Amino acid sequence: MVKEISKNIEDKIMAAAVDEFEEKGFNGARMQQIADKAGINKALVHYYFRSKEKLFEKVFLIVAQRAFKKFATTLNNDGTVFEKIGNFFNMHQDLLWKNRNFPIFFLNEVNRNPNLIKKVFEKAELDSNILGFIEQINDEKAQGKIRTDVEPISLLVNIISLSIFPYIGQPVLTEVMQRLNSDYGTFLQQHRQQLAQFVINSIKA
Amino acid sequence: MVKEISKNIEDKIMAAAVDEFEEKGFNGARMQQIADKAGINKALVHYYFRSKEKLFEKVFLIVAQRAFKKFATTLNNDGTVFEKIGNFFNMHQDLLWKNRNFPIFFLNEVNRNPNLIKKVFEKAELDSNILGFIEQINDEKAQGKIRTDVEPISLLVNIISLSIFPYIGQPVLTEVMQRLNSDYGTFLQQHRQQLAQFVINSIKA
DNA sequence: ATTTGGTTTAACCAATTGGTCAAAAGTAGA
DNA sequence: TCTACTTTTGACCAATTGGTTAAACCAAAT
Repeated sequence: MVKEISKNIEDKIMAAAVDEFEEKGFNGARMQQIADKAGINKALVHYYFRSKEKLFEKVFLIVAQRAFKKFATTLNNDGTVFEKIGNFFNMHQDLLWKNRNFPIFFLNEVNRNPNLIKKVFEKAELDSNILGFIEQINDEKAQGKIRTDVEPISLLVNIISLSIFPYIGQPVLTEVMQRLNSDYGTFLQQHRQQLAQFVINSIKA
Repeated sequence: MVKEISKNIEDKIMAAAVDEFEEKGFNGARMQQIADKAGINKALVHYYFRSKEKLFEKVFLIVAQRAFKKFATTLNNDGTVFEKIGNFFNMHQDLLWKNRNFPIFFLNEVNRNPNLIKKVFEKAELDSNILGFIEQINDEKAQGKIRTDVEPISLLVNIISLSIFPYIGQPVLTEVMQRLNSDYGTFLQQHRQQLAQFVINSIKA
C-alpha cells in the first residue's frame, strides 16, 4: 500500500519529467518545473531520483525503449516486404503523429550524449527484427520480386528517413506550407498516403 | 583600419560562437567558452553583441541563410528533373558531410523557437526556387516523363528527408552499423550513391 | 499513546552564469 | 606630447539552479 503510493508518486514525477524534458531538452529542463508539474516539492524529486541526470536517464531509456520496441514490432508481422512496408508506414505514422515532439528530442539528446543509444538498444530486441527483415528482402530479391540492386540496409534507412523527417522538420514545413497557402496538418495527412507507394515503386523489380 | 580590426574580432567571436552553439545548442552554450575559443575576454563578447540571445540570433541567421542559399541553388541549375535530382544529392551530400552537426543543431533550435525560421526564409530566396522546381515537375509529368501521381511537394520533402536523415540519425546509425560489424563512414559513402536512383526509380513514368 | 519508519516540506547553500562597470590600454589626430 | 576616443580587461554582481538538510508529518506497529 505504501509502496503503491510511492510508485504512484514516482510515476507522477516520471510523467512530469517526460513532459519537461521532451519540451525543453535536458539543458533547458528545470527540476523546479518538473516538481511543479508533478504537484510536489522539488526536494521530493531528488528524494526519489537523486539527481537531474539520473532522472533524465531513467526517463529517457523508458521512453526510448518503448518507442523502439513498437518500432521493431512493426517490422515483425506477417506478409511480403511490400505489405510490411505499407503496414510499417501506417503504424509508424500514427505513432509519430501522437508523439510529434519525440523524434527531435530523442535525436538531439542522443547527439549530445551518444552513450545513451547503447543502453536503448540493449533492451529493444532490435537486432533480430532488423536481421529478419534484411533476410526477407534478400529472399524476395532472389525470387525476382525486388530489384537486385536494392541494398537492404539502405532501403531500411530510406524508409525510416521518409517516415521520420516530416516530423523533425515540422517548423520548417509549417513555414513553407504557409508560404504556399497551405498548412502543415493537411499536407502531412496527404503526404503520408504516398510514402509506401513511393518506396515500393522504387524497389519493385 | 580600426574598423577592420574590429571586424576581425567580430568575426573571431562569430566563428567561436558558431562552434560553441553548434556543439552545445543555445541552452548548453556558455559565453565564457565562446570568449575562450575566440581568445578574448568575456566582457568583449558583450561589448560587441550585447547579449547571448542577440549573438545567437545573428550567428544562427547567418549560418542558416548560407545553408539555405546553397541548398536553393542546387535546385536551380539546368537540366531535367532527373538530372537535377542527381546533382542535388551530390552537392547536398558533400555539403552535409562537411557540416555534419549542422542539421540537428538547426532543427533543434528551430523547434525550440519556431520564430527563427521566418527570418531565415526572408533572405534565402527559397520561394522562387521551390516554385520553379515544382513547375518543372508538372511540365515533365505532362510530357509523360514522370508518373502522374507524383505530388511535387511531397517529392521535394521525400528528397530532403532521404538526404538529411542519415546525418541527423548519425549516433543511431553508428550504433546499428557497429552491431552489424560495419561502420557509419563506409555505410554512408555507399548509401549516398543509391539515393538519386532510389528517387528516380520511384517517380519515372 | 508512543515509538518507529518512511515521506514531505520550507529554508537554505554553493556553484554557475549572463551581464555590468570602472579602470587600464591602445590609437589616432592636433 | 597631449587629448579624445575606442577597445580590452579583471573584478564584481544578481539571478538562477541543482542539490541538501533538519524538521515536520504521517501511517502502522507495539
